[in-house]
Amino acid sequence: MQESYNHRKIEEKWRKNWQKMELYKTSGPSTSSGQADLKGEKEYVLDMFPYPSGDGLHVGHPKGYIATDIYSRMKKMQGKNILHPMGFDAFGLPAENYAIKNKVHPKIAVDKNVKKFKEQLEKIGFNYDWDREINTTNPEYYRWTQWIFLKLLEKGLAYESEEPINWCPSCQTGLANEDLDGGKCERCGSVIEQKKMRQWVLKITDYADKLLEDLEDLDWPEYIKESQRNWIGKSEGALLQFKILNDKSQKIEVFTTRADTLFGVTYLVVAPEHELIKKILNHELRIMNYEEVREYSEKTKNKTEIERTAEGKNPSIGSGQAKTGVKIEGITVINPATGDEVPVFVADYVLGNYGTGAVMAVPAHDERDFEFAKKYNLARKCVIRPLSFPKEKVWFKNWQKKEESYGMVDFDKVLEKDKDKILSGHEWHTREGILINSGEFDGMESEEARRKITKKFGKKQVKYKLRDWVFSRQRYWGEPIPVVHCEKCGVVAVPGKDLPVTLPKVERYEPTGTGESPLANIKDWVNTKCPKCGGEARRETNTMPQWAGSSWYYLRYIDPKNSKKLVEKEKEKYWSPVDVYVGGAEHATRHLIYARFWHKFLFDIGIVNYKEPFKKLYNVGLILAEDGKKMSKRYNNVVNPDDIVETWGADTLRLYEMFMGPFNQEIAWNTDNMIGPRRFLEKIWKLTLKLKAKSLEKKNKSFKLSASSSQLDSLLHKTVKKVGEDIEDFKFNTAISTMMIFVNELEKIEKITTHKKSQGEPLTQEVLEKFLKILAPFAPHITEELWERLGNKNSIHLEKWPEYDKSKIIEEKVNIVVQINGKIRAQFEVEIGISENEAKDKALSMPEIQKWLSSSEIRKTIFVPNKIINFVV
RNA sequence: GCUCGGAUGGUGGAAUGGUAUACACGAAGGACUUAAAAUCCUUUGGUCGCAAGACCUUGUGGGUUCAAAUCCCACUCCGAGCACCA
Repeated sequence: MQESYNHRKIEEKWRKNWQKMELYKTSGPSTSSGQADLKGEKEYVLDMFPYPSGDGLHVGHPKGYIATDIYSRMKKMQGKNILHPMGFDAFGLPAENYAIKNKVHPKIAVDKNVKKFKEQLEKIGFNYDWDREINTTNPEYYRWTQWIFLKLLEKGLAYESEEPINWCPSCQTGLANEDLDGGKCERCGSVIEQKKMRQWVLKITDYADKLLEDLEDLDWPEYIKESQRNWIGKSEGALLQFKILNDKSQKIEVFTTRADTLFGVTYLVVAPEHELIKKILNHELRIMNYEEVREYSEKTKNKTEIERTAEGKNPSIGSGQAKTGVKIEGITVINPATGDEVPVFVADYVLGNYGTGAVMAVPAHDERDFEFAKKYNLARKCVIRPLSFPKEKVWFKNWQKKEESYGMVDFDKVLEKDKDKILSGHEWHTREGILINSGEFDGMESEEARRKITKKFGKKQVKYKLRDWVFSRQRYWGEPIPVVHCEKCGVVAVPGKDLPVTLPKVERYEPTGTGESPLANIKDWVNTKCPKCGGEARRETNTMPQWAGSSWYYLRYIDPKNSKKLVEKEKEKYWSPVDVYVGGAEHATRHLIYARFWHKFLFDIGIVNYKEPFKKLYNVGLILAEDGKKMSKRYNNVVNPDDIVETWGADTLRLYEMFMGPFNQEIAWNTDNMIGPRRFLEKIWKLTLKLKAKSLEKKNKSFKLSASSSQLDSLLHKTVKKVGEDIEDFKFNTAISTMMIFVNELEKIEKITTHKKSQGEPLTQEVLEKFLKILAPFAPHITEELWERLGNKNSIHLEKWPEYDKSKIIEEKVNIVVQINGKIRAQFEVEIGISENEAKDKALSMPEIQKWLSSSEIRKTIFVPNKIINFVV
């Protein structure tokens, strides 16, 4: 009776042994002794560290960790020094809300959760070096988060602002733009309000260009790069000034990317928040319809940008929103190009906080302006002739007939004549083209005209959608912002030697709702001495946002215990940058932008050696629950990895998660399918034990491959090649199926030879051991056990990754497919390298082919060496 | 609305111009068993056919090519991101 595969026994045994052996201590230069041996090739493989929630892990969490584990194990076997650490991002609202609910200090909850997470991770057999574990809530860690903040402050990149910010009425804290999801709080779903309050802001916009440019060289998924580009939202345009008719000292400045349409401006629009409106309401500027304007601005004032956006998302409205606005009677501006008098409107389709808060409206060449103009019956003036015309648009077809007179077309006439057609066809277009009705610029192409018009009437200007990072939270559970407010000296940084500024114990964690954090109530803590003058001072009571600690954590892993420096320069130089970074796509415009920003800042002040923190990024696709929904306590559909490990084993879980489908694809969990990978491991188990039994029988006799199994040898080399390449590319599903094919073949050959008692051994220990090595990163426990049983003393995970022999991969025989008109009619097997003529003769001699060719004549023959011969008849 | 992905058996998926459906699950039949589980063997895209075989098939419709899941054009549906950014 053969011993059965007992995953519980094996996995527990090796977990303990590996710990004793210190198998996963980061090799080489990482030793905490500081005696760094910065030699050899390195590979820094990083997972996005988890937030240790009270619910523990579900089976979706480890998917990315399994991938990096496999990848780093292979790299280690290939002789690289590996840094593969893990830690916890534990500041933030959930721990705090838990604390409020259960009246325990968040730290206690966090420690408990971390312990649980670690236990769960441990069971899956990861190769993390836990000596390097970090925790963002550890004062020894956040000392350096605070230190970076002080550096930002020192360099003028952190400032206090009183501008209105996003305020979540439920979480009772300010939020950054990145924390919103369509006008709602990303965390709790409440509709965001705008609130004016003092807060700390980081000048991420100073890095907008660098963040944009350096995306080019990153080996990241294209869509992540694209969403960062969108988020940064750079646009190059012009600032143009429109003087006010009755008071030439006053002007309205607009931002436009289409200066080439300046001659087509028929009105101006300002946002309700615009300076001009403030002046009107203050009676600094007199207008005829004061009441109407006041009413409109009042009505729209409370509608924040966010709310308007949220309304815009209403599908019943479709693209954009029905536009409203009021003409400001009594104010007229002058088009700087034409000298025309132009009316001014106030309308909330113009955003107050983008550009100058005012736009020039060109209804003939802008969809939104067109919509507004149509509603309020405003003039249109066409100034761009498109370079090409869509065939189906009536208006342009008529136009096209008058090709010669383009530049001189009288648009009013055209409009009159073709009124019906215009109404049913195109009334405006936004494409670039050739200028018309634009005086000296007539005949120029848009690009040239834009340049020249900008130069003559205004100046170049670059704008971004990216906003500075609102960095204050009015909550307890975050890093204290390390500054004090002194009546005499103003804002004073806490000196570096006094860091960290630790969180004090409080009785109540509830937010105050007043815009002050709960810390404000701790008098002992708040009242302090000014480091500069020694006088009375108050500590800053705002804390940092959730994203602060994760914006630089990958650096701390390099030198986690250094209390003197953020990171030792030599070590940083060796290990940076992160070679492979794996995590969820939801961080595209949050963590991944913030971390890049901080990294670039740290580069500029000489702390790091590389411009970008993460060289290569892979996205892990979400694992959904069996019902196709997100795995969540709320739906009661969570699968706990502990249960799976208990029933099926960690190795089976690892294989299953990698075998489910492409790594970056979202996919539903299905416990029934666990059986496949499990059977695969059992086959290997049985085969190995069988081999071992045989070798005991034969004692010292050496084994040789039987003639029939040179094919097996070739398959082994192919398998080694394919598996290595697939791991490199994160194509774990096909790596596993390749190994399954190999094992199926092994089994088949083993069975045949057992029955036939043929000479030689098809399955030698050498073949099997090579295979176990490539399987080892996927299934570390079972391979280690079998490796030991085959008589090996050292860990399989310290073995060298097998090399493959190119010459053995080449097949000796190939199947040639015979096609007639591209349809497969026959095939034959021949030695590799058959010539076209030989193949043709062979194919034509086949009865199946003759049958098809008897009544027709071959017009052409296509031969693809070693693959196909196709006859065209 | 814009941008980017995607659509392949009963299911997850493989194949990126050259044998479509690898690998796995499920299903059906058989062996072993008192029985069941496990295991092993066989079959498994569809239609017609006793069979040999023929024809059809990668969301739909066109096209390029000796040859298309793969390239091009149009469309349908699904997913993600952005969303009045001038």
